[in-house]
Formats: sequence, structure tokens, C-alpha cells
Amino acid sequence: MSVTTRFAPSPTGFLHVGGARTALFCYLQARSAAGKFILRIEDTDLERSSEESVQAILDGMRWLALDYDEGPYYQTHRFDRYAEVTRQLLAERRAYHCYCSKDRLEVMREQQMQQGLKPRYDGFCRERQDIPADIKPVVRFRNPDAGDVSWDDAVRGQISISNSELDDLVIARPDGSPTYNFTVVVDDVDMAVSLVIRGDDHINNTPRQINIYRALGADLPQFAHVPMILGDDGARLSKRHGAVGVMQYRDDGYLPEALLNYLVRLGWSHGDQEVFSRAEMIEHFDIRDVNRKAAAFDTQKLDWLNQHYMRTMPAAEVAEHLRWHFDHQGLDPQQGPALADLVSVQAERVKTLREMAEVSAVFYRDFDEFEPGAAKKHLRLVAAEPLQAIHTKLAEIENWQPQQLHEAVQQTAVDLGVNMGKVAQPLRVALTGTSVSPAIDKTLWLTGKPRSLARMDVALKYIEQRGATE
RNA sequence: GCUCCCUUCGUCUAGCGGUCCAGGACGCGGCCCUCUCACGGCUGAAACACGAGUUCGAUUCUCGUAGGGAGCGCCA
Repeated sequence: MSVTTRFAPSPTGFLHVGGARTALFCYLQARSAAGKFILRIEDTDLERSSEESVQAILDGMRWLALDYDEGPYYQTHRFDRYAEVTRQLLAERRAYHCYCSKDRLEVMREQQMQQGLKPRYDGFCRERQDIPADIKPVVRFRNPDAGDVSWDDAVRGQISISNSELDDLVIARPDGSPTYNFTVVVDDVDMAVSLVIRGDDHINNTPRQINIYRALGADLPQFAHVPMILGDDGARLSKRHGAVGVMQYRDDGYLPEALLNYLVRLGWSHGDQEVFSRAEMIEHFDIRDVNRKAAAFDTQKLDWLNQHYMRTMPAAEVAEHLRWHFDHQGLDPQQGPALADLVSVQAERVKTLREMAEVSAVFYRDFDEFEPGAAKKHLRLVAAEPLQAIHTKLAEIENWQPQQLHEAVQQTAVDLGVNMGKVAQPLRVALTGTSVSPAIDKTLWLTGKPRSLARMDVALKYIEQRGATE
């Protein structure tokens, strides 16, 4: 039997990493079974839903390349269908009109809580005969009174709850608009969803939904409730933990491959394997292997994976992602080395693409002054000779490649009878204005010949002036 | 308050009754490499929440306790 999964976010914000992980699981489960993956936007709450949020979700899905086979469907486009099913349930007396005021409901809940009971609707309108003319009623689903509801959750195992814990939930508001627990069921039935993967905050909704499936005479799908994601402090992930929206990770310099790999390993594993290509994820992932425990988000591990992907993916591919950050930081890739070359050098030195762009700016535009500490330490009178010597040597190099540049620096040190550091460090400060940069041959290579020689001239002049004032 | 759910190193996890004085990864410490920062190599510290059972034998099964989470809406 083929599998149909669906990701059904409500557009009330960006695509949250927890949601992204759920979407990934849905996607993987469908792909590994050659099934179908549907995207459905649950926008029945007109107050909180927005166009921007829909777009944010679509953008997030696309950035992560979680392509779906159907959709996006919008629940707001299906109101006629929900109304039709509501009428049907009403006609079958599986649902009824309720005229209770919100005030009455609230008072009742408070009293129940005070008595140590779980607040539930008391069924007051179930058999009500009089019909208040001036009140627009809601529609309530008539939940079974007796028995238990249980299901075998694909990640949690057997879960069971007594119907006596449930009450008659509202499925349509006075204006006729449907509510969540009703629309999901209608949609999942209509769309033939066979595997419902969602956050475990929905476990408590599941028995109510199962009762609706039954009232509709529909087959039950399999349910899989995945644990949520916690912040690094163990508390529920929220804005104060920093990035929670998927696109924020793009902005912060993460590759989609890294985020996906990180998310799939959060609560799931395949032996000791840490790195998974998309094909490997599809091959090995099984929703039944997902852990039951909520997992804390660890940015440091994400960083490690991100660097791994920056180093191992084709440099040209990483360069395309890097280009976005260049634009964002106002850097012009035309004014320096090819981005792929930059990636090949910088990937092992930084954790994110944003950081890569930041530390690489010096190869694309001139800096105003030497960093004081670095200049003080390395651009001293004793550095003049090595700098002059390497300048002379470099000026003669035609083939400006790391190999040749390395030999030039090394030979200069040998000629002067000093160690590499005596030549490389002043040179590094001359080229970058700082004492931290890639290996000196790579730094020269990326800086390019004209710019390198020009900056050395500036540094030599700086040393000269400084010597004069000392 | 009530219902449901969860519990292995700081974090993500392996473990599906003996192979575990508990393995891997991130992070952290040390050493090595070294022109800086990194990368890499080697190495170290670090966990079965607690208590009863079941069993010849429990990290693994059962039940309690403690701690944590979620839900109890005319939100999704």
C-alpha cells in the first residue's frame, strides 16, 4: 500500500525549525515509500493567518528543497466542503446546534476546575428542544460517551484514552466557519492521507479526531507524533533562543544541506552515522525509528555540520550560496578572486557563509588602516627587510599560484636565515591589516598580485614613518 | 486540578536480558602538526533519575516515586 503524507502548517509566522523537521520527516517518509507528499495550508483562522506567512512557509520549503507532489491546498478554499460535511453530521444527529453562551461555558469551566475536574462541555444542548431565535448557534460534534479510543502511534506506541475524558467539541462557529479538529479530519480523509506526521502537541487532539473519522465512516490513517524541539536550555524553542525561523538560518549563513542533516539527526539515528546525503536519508529514514523524547537544539553541532558541508560540497555550489551573502553585505564578487576559489580556502576556517563573507571582505575592497595591535607587533623596523625582500621576489612571479607563492615566501625566509613567521606575519598584516588570515600563500593568491604589491608598499611606508617617529 | 506523554555523558544519540566497569558524534581538556586563525592526528574527562519487583542475570521487562513536557478554546 502506498503512503501519503502531508505537512499542514498554519500561516501565523515563519516556517519554524520544528515545523521544518516535521516537513522533512513527512517528505522522507513519502519519498522512501515512493508515496505522495502533500502541502496544505491551514488558514481557517482568518484573524491570525496572513499572506506573508504563507509566503514565508513556501520560501522555507523551497530553500530546503522539500518539494511536494500536491498543493499547496488552502483550507479557506474548502469552506463549502466543510459546510457540506457539517450538514451531513447534523442530519445524522452526530452533531447538534449549541446555543450556550460563552459566559455560561466559562462559569462552568471554572466550577469544574475548582472541583478538581477536567473542564468539559456538559452536553446541555444535546437534546435541547427550544430554539432561541436571537442566538446564532455553534455546531458541536456529539462525542461517544462510553468506551476508549486507542491507536498505535508510529513513534509513541500504544496510546489510549477514555471517551469520558472527552467532550463535544465545536466544529463550526456561529458564522459557519469550521474549526481545526474538524477540518484536518475532513481534509485528511478527502486527500487520502494515510500517515499523519505532526508534533506531539497534537496527541491530545487525536482521540477526538479519531471519533470524527468514525462518525464519517472513514478509515483511520496511521498517526506519528514526533517530539518537539527544545532550545539549548531545555525550554521550549522560542524567539529568545535566537533563530527559530528557517530563513533566519539562511541569513545566518547555513547551507540548507547542513540544516536538513542536523534536523534529521535530531531525534533519529542510523547507527553511528552523522552525515547523510539526501539519498541516504531517504534510504534509511523510517518514522518508526524516531525517538519519543524532545530534543534540544544544539547550534554548535549545526555549526560543525555546516562547516563539513562547506568543505565537502563542490566549491562552485557553495559559492552560489555565498553570493547571496556578498550581496547582502554589499560586497562585489567582481572586485576580487573567484568565489569558488575563496570557498576552497575559507571553508575550513569559518562556521558559516556569513562569517566567510565577513572575513573575506579584505580580498574585495581595500582596508583603511592596520589593526593597531597587529601593526604594533608585526610592522616594526625589523620587518622592513623581510618585507622588502619578499616584495622583490613576488614582483618577479608571473604564475601567481599558491605553489609558487609558497616557495617564494619560504625561500625568502631561508635567504634571510629566519623562520617562516618572521616573513609571513609582517606580510600577513601588510596584506590584510590583521594578524589572522588563511595560510600566507593562499592569502597572497586570493589577494592577487597587483593588490598584494600595492599593500606591501603601503606597509613599508608605514614602517618607515613609524621608525621616524620612534 | 484533571488527562495524556517523556526520562542513557553538558547536548544529539547507540543499546532492543548476559557481547556494557555502556559505544559514536558535537562541545570541552591535553599533546602533536604549524607562518596566524583554522583544519587534521592522537589522547583524556564525562551518562544508564530514584526505589521496588520479575529473572540465574537488568541500561534493556513490570510497577511505583521524583522531575519534565503537552493538552484541557467558538487557536491551530
